[in-house]
Amino acid sequence: MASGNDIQHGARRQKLVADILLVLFEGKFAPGQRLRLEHLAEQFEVSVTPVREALVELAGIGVVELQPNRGAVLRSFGPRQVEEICQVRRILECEAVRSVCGRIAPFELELLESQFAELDTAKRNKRWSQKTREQDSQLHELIAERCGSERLAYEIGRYKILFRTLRDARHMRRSSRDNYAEMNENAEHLAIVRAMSAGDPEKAAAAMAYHIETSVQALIADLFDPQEIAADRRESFLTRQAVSS
Amino acid sequence: MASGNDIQHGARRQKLVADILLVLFEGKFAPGQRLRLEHLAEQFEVSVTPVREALVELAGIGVVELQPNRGAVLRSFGPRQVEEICQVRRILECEAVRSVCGRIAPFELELLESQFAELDTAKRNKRWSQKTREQDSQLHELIAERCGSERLAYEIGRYKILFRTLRDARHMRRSSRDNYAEMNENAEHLAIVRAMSAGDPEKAAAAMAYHIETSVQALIADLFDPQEIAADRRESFLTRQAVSS
DNA sequence: TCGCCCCCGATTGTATAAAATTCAGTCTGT
DNA sequence: ACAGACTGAATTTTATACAATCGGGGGCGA
Repeated sequence: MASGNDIQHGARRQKLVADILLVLFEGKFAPGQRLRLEHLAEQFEVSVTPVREALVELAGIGVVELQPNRGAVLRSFGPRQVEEICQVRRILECEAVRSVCGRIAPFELELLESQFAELDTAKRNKRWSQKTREQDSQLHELIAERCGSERLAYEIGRYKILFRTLRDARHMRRSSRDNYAEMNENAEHLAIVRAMSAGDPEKAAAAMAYHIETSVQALIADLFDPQEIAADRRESFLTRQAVSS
Repeated sequence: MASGNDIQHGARRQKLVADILLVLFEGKFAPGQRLRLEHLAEQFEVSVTPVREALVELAGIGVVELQPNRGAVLRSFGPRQVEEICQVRRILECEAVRSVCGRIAPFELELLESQFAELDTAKRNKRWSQKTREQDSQLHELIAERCGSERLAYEIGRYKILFRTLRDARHMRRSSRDNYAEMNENAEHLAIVRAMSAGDPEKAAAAMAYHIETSVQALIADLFDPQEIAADRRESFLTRQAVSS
């Protein structure tokens, strides 16, 4: 209680979840490490009750494992896990974009299309980068909201916090040079919107899948060291390999 | 504290989640109703601490909504919601069965195939029904475990509790006649296994999709009254309809 | 009738204690 | 020396009491 609590009453748990998640994704804890309640409570200057609830929520999104009477242990986190997160996101959003075809008014689609087309040919600077990110969020949220399935939208939203935090952790890492050559995201968005306009669910899903898969590798490359990635890939080769070679 | 606590220390929250979920799925609470902490604590004979955590977990699986400073309110639950749950399950498990092709040893597949084939032509009685359910669980779990993605397996497992509880609620409703003519589940299982044997991911996914979609309608028919279903369908027509008719 | 304010109930967070469980180290009997 | 039981500290889990805060509803006045 030293400094004034700047956060709202009733939002402690959510803030804790975000804070702990960021710390975890920055790699400050080792996989398999136990997260002690009082330790976390002290570190984030709250009592243990909201910490426990935050851990329950973190266990719900599969970041920690809650072992009965033994507390929370951190699940492993590496390139492989980021890939898996993106895999689930791809599955969910592809289905959403399939469902959303025919559910968005043509004039909205035209508006989106012109926005993305304009941004695709605009000059690439910091402002462009920010604008691109904003429109990316808007497109994904629109698709989730209008897909017709409340639960599917919920599940997509559940992954948003994972994604946001990954993006934040990424920015911490590569605060250095912003090479806007990163990718032509807007062209990918455009492909999605045009497929929706054409009312072609499979084409839209394919465009969405491509869009998400493309971003994964860049994300991993920024988040981890090359040696980490190589080590992970070796491990993947051993554990993920098919039995019938 | 009247009777001795028969449940283990450290498993209160999980039991609470299951218990509350069952009560909710039995329709004993109205959608939008607030779930008061002390009320639940008294009803299930525990203190409020584990109840709070259970509500966080229930919010994590999208059954209740946690409104800041206002507590938990029950989300709506009807045929539509059951369909959406099954939709997500289908998405997840179809992807899993796609990935699992080529990851299961041929001898295991042969064993499964013979088991399902045998069960498909066996006499249908109570024993048959139980055996069929067991093998259903085994098949789905095998696919989730071996799909190569720890997170995908986790998400599938997360939906298992929803499914189990739905099945339990179903049994409460139609404790009357067991008409084993319900369906030829084993034939559907057989189709999945054979597609895996053939190493055809898309065929396997299609078989899985068919298997899950088939079970949905029977589940809904048993869980709700015809008038409820009709009312829900009317509502769906209004809210889910595409904009471009 | 409409808007404002205050009060009440409920949730949220804090603090503390007791009970249960894990785990590591020690002790004992053979 | 070693296997197995025992002990005790550390930690989680549950219970309980209490302060702080938020939201809604009722009363009050214009």
